[in-house]
Amino acid sequence: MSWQKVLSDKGYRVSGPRRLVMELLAESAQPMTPLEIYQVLSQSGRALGMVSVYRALELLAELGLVCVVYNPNGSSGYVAGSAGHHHHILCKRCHRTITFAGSEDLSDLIRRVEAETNFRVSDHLLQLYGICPKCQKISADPVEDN
Amino acid sequence: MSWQKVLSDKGYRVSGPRRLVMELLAESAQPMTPLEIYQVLSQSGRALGMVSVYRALELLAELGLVCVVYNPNGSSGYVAGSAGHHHHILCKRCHRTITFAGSEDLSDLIRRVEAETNFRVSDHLLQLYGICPKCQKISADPVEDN
DNA sequence: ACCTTATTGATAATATTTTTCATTAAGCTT
DNA sequence: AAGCTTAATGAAAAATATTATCAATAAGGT
Repeated sequence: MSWQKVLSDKGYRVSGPRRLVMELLAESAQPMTPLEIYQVLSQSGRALGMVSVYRALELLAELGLVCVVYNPNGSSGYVAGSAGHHHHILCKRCHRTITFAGSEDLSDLIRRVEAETNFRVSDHLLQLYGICPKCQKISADPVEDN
Repeated sequence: MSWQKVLSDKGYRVSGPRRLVMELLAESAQPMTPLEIYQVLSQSGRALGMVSVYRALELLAELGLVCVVYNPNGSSGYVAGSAGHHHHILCKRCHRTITFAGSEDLSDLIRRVEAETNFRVSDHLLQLYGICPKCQKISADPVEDN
């Protein structure tokens, strides 16, 4: 289902700022912060308010159309979200982020932890960090911003 | 190894603010934000500057003595960190957070994702969310702040 | 008890996020 | 296609959060 349809089915309008933010994130290989999104869009002529970026992200995240991802250093950013249960893997060097399908791989772990802790687990956050194929080729530049 | 020893072995001093922050987090069942830490400590007479809280957290996190955990809603906080590879499980109702040992449970998943994506995975972020034993008993209060 | 210097804390400077509210435009209804 | 209704925007201000500066303090060695 298209993101436009998700919005309108929920009674939200497909407005200019929402479209700009959504399309920019869909094109971007890297997670972006609200400020980065604002700057890129502003500079490319598409004027919109910083506030709208925040509001668009908030709504799109709530609807699952974008996701927050966390960098190992603690900073975070937004990426366009695909449907269904999935997780993200981030390149520590270039920050390229892609999605991988969630699976049952965690169920053993979750069962174990439930038994150990008596928590009842309903949800989880999983992200992998590593080096993407492109950066593996570009041998060893010391880009220390992981 | 005690956190005091970790600090001094690295050439850092075991100062008042660092002790206060570390001990508070060690006692707390819930993750705390810098502001919360500052407020609790200030109100209990132990005066220290907000700035020192930030600096202490930054250093303690760098040394692995405290960890950042993420709430499902996007907010984050600090918890005292145990040694070794571990993850956290958070109660969505009361925010109680405990640690569970990391294991090899993810290795199959990681291998699969490496094969699928050609990333080389070196690290990961994993947190579980659920309901803690205490909150399971307190049947169903609708505390909608997950 | 003294010295050296890492660390603190008050203040100021930045940066980030949220609120407010008059104006604009999305999308339904003719 | 023009008009209407109201969700959504954007500019500005307010509120929060974080970082930088630097003189004063205190941790830990001698």
